[in-house]
Amino acid sequence: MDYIEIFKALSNETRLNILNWLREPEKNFPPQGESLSSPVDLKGGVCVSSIQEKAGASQSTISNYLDILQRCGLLLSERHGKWTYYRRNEETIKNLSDYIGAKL
Amino acid sequence: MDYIEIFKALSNETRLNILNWLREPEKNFPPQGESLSSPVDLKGGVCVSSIQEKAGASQSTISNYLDILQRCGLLLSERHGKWTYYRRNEETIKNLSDYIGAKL
DNA sequence: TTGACATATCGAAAAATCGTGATATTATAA
DNA sequence: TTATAATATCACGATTTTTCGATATGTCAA
Repeated sequence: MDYIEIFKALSNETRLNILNWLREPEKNFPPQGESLSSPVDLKGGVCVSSIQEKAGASQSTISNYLDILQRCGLLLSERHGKWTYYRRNEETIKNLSDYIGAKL
Repeated sequence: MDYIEIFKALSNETRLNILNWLREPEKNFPPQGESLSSPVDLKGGVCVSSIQEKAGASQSTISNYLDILQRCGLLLSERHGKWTYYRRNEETIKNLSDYIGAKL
């Protein structure tokens, strides 16, 4: 658990937003377009393009952000077909909360 | 409460160490030199030079670090004579802990 | 197999951060 | 008032981060 890397990952407004949005995926990523099927799937995971659209940054930037959040353990990712679904890693977040409450 | 600035401040090992050391000032900054008087004073505040010596970075670096930690609210400072005493701002730290536990 | 789509990676320019030594400021003591 | 000590600020080069467009990779459907 590399807290420095975690704090670096949290030092960016868009990345903080992504973490917050993923607390309630169905609310923050509602169905869109013709099909009206929800982009939320696989234990609350959301695909990159949905997050990109909401965040309003470029595709490569968001892909990079999600990678940063995943490498430090704040997000989990799972690829299914063309899509990579990202969701929160509550275990790390709980651990971080405990660290700040007790040891920071 | 600017969480981005707080996380930036926490994204550095030495600054994290300083925050940790200041949890127990008497333990981490014991009396030294001839006089054997404690450098800890004023509600657990510790002066810059004591922190600098323990951290092992340059004076300007540590002064800058303490300023960063103070500007985002993690530390409080009080000048008395030649010395500036820094101590933890438990209010901000508690607030941060609550934020991470409930809203992150 | 080819075309189209979703995502990842690459390369680069701009901006921010890091850490330092030099210098300025402030306060005390002689 | 002057020397000295503690701290703050400045200027700088080095490194890292940011963000992007371009391109590569992987996957499915026709």
